[in-house]
Amino acid sequence: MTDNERQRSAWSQLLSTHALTLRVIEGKLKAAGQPPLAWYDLLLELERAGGEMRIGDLAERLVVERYNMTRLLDRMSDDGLVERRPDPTDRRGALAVITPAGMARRADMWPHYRTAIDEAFSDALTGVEAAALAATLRKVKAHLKRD
Amino acid sequence: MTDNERQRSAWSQLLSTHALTLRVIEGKLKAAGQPPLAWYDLLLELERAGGEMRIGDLAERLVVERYNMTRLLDRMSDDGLVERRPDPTDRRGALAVITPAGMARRADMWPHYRTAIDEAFSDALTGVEAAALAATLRKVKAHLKRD
DNA sequence: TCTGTATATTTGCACATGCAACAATTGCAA
DNA sequence: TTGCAATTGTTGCATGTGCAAATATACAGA
Repeated sequence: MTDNERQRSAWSQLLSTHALTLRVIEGKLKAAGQPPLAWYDLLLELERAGGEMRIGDLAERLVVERYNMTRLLDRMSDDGLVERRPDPTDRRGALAVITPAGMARRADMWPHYRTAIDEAFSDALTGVEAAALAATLRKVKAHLKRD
Repeated sequence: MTDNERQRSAWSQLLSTHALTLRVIEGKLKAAGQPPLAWYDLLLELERAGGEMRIGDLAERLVVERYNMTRLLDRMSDDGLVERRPDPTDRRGALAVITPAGMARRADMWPHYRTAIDEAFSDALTGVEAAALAATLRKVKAHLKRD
């Protein structure tokens, strides 16, 4: 097997592992009456950023298309979890701002999400393997972003 | 960092690396006027199985919901790449069968797909790293399938 | 300053996906 | 054997996503 073949095989595994794991984890969230994963990620990202972020930055950070971020924010603000606020420094843009209800929702989701992740991975990987996996994936991302 | 934290971090990286890589690779296929990735995977799976497979088995193998497999096959058979045939051994079921045009299309797609994968990964990972990545992901899948 | 070009976000429309229900068929258990 | 639950594949409807165009604003150069 050449190096390229090994890389293609890794890509193939990445695709199917992602699909399978996502199906399991999303299924558990839904069964627990929780919102989709993407909501959690968005709320977490906003909290980490101190509560607000430019919509485009949020889209880039979460690897979501801008127009899909627009609509994700529409749905979440229908639920009162985020608000839009004009950006004072650039009137083209808008800020997505997490609300108190948004912070509460993220906190509610976490134990369900955490349990789902832990069930999917524990006993599958040792800590060392998991750390190596994370590091390797980070290298792939870093390479792609350089282009 | 505990082992569970390492695993959660790996999951987070898996999500974002998947999203980013898929975006890049699908983008290149589309730019080259090629069909989506899922078509390639389906055609390849059929060829590997000797040309035909039960629809449900195909769905399970490709980690796609059954009803989405129904529709994927609809689209691909509109393009003449696959056909449906009743399964002689179980009259509830149906076989998906690859056509000569389907085999030709897969062959056409491969160089584009291959180039896209190679550009995404080469220089990012050594052969050893890629092999370790594939092996680790396989373990995760094996664990999930045990449930 | 004025003009043209680039950027940020949104939207209309087509297409894809999830969910729940349906028809056809199988297989097990009484 | 009969009857009932489980399985296979499909479909209607609601929801989500991709693409291209529209709107508003910023910025760079003449």
